[in-house]
Amino acid sequence: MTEIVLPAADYDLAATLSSGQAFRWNLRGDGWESAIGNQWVRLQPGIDGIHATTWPEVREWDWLRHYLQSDLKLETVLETFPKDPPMQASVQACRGLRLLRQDPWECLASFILSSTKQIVQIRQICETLCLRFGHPISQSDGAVPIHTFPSAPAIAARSEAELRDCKMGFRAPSLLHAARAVCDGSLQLAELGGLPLAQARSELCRLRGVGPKIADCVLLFAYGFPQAFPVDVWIQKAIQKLYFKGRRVRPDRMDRFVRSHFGPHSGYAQQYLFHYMRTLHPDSRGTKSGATVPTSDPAPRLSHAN
DNA sequence: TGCCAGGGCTGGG
DNA sequence: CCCAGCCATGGC
Repeated sequence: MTEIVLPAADYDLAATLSSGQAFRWNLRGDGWESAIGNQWVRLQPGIDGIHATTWPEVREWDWLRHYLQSDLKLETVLETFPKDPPMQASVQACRGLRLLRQDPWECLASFILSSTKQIVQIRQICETLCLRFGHPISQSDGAVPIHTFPSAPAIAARSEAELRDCKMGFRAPSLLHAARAVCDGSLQLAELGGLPLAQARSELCRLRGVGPKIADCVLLFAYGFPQAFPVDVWIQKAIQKLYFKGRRVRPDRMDRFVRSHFGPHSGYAQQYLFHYMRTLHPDSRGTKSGATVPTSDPAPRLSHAN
């Protein structure tokens, strides 16, 4: 076991680890536990920063700083957000929410499994997958065994039936296909980060079961493309409600709007909106009423093209 | 119970 | 371009 304190101001660990970008963090007592790569990790919020414990022992901590992005000055991101009522309310409610920098394969696999699933269910599927096809990490005195996330080769070696048996349903062939693509080199995850956003996106979209939404989740949560902007049903409804007076917005126009409105860190803004709406209205999906959410009143004018 | 979930694909206007 | 139907599964 090794322990360290990572200096981190403006870091809301609970919001970050439970905001639907990673699915394997569990709250135990006053700390969060999971596996990062082959390391068992426990994180606790503290006055002086994030208290981290890992097993087995490690000598350096760059991998964890990178995962948590704890050196990022949050203010430099927040100050680029549009100064409209919805974003101000989101920042006021969620300040300290961060974007992680996850392993690309785990992130890709997890979000392939995410389609039309609730977050609790995605967590369940991932847990089963890790339990069956990952390998256990035995923290020295731990009561609860944590398993690594199965590698692409480990998944590729399984049958579709074995994957379906993890309750992932029609997503099983997509996961298998992605694992094979990574193994045979037809998808080079290590190269995506060096590509322009649009090109990286189209690389991911070549996979079956991966469209623009899932691709952007991976590009944002694993590669840190600042303008990857996943539009799921929550964001769709939130933006319609907050910026378009509740009127339907078609995909094409939605795309133009988010690209032009949210600035150079639109992906971060997206996560703030997502978490704000989801924590504020945990069960009022799509209902038109209630909602004391500040809106940006005049529907945004997009007079000039592009 | 029926509706819906951090979607995407296919086949039809 | 748009839309409806479909794909499994389980929470609420």
